[in-house]
Amino acid sequence: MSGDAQISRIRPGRRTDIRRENERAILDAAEKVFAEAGFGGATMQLIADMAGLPKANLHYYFATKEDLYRRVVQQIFEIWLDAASSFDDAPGPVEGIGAYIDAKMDISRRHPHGSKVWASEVMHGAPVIQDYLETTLRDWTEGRIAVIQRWIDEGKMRPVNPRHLLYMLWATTQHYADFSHQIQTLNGGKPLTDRQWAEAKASVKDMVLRGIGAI
Amino acid sequence: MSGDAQISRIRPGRRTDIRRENERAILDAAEKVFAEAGFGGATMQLIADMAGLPKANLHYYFATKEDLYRRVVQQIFEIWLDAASSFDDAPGPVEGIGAYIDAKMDISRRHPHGSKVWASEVMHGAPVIQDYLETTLRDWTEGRIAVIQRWIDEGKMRPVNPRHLLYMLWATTQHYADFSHQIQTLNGGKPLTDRQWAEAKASVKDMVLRGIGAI
DNA sequence: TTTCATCTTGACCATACGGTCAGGAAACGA
DNA sequence: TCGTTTCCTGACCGTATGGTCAAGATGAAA
Repeated sequence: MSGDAQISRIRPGRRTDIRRENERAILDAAEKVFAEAGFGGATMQLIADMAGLPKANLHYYFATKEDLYRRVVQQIFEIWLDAASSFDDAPGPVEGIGAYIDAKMDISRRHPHGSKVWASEVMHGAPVIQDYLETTLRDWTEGRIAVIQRWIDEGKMRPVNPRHLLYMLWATTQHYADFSHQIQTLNGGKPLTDRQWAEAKASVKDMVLRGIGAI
Repeated sequence: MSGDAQISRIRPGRRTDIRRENERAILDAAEKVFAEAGFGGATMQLIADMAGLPKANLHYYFATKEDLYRRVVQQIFEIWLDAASSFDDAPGPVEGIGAYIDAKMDISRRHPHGSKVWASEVMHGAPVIQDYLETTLRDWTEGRIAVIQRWIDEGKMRPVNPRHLLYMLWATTQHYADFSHQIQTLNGGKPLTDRQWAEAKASVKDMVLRGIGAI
């Protein structure tokens, strides 16, 4: 666990805000702790300390550790899906896939913890979000495959396998979040700068879009 | 945890073999349990059951859970490094990177558990193998960047950023191991067939090698 | 056969963890 | 001001886990 202090948290007076703010603080702390320690390694005490609340208070807002974890994972899943809109209403792969890579790379930078929790959940067999994989994600995937196939049919890109293209997009963009520690180590121990993030985005877009013959 | 039975284990009579076989059975079981449950979620009892040995016997061969985990991670790291040889002695990117993708994809298929343990270790900040990242992996990376740069200088591929190319190779190939559960779900719940694995390898090689202008 | 090192294992222990609860404090509406 | 709901929290509990240990079984060397 890193040595940084607890999540910033304000203490509003209004009743409804109390609940909202405390749940927010707990979810933020939980996301970070679950990402850094895994579900099994995370403890309610650690999350409580980072949220700046006594442990018993967590159980007032979230019945069990599993409930809290489920909420964290669902939250991440929705962020993933929001990035999907980049695909829609795009005239071709350069705009659609280019925007999707931009969006996913931004998420990797802004929500690295969430991405790790998602990766960990899937690696452990998706015990909590298996139904999401089988419904929402599958539908989303089929829809995008159809879009990509249409672009191929229209001659806007080479006839690559759309499914493996999607896997490459997910893998490459999420790698910058999930393996951020390794990347930072190979970057002299320093986090990527704004310029380096821009370079990463440009490199990924360049290699992918050329790889599929869109440019 | 999946419901499959314990790791196959033979019971040799010879003294030296006893140690070797038991360590092998324990390491195999540990790799699987650590991959499926994470370090914190794994229990020595679970590993012992899967190895077909009493828990106390694990502690005879491996002093602590950390020791056992460290051995598992080191084992995986060496497998990664062996695949590096694909890069060496290649006349150009088509052969070198093509062979590297082949090797990494084969590892993803044959050692999915190891890949997951590695991913989990890095995601949690590499508490056990940080020194490997800073020495062996960094050196290896710098060496391959130099090779790629040479290929670029010789006009054998486009001038892409070699570092981000390596990240894309790692991300894409390891995705098929780390996210195998998600891939299987999106494949109708069935593991990829031989034919599908071949298709995956071909797709990755095609997109990457075209992306870097090697073909 | 005897001796010795290696291997095996059930029983046990201290600790840490998720979760509970009762009693009090604070906010809100009337 | 008063009553009610919501929020807060220290103290506590049962369980599961990593690890220990001492006594016994087994194989190899003499």
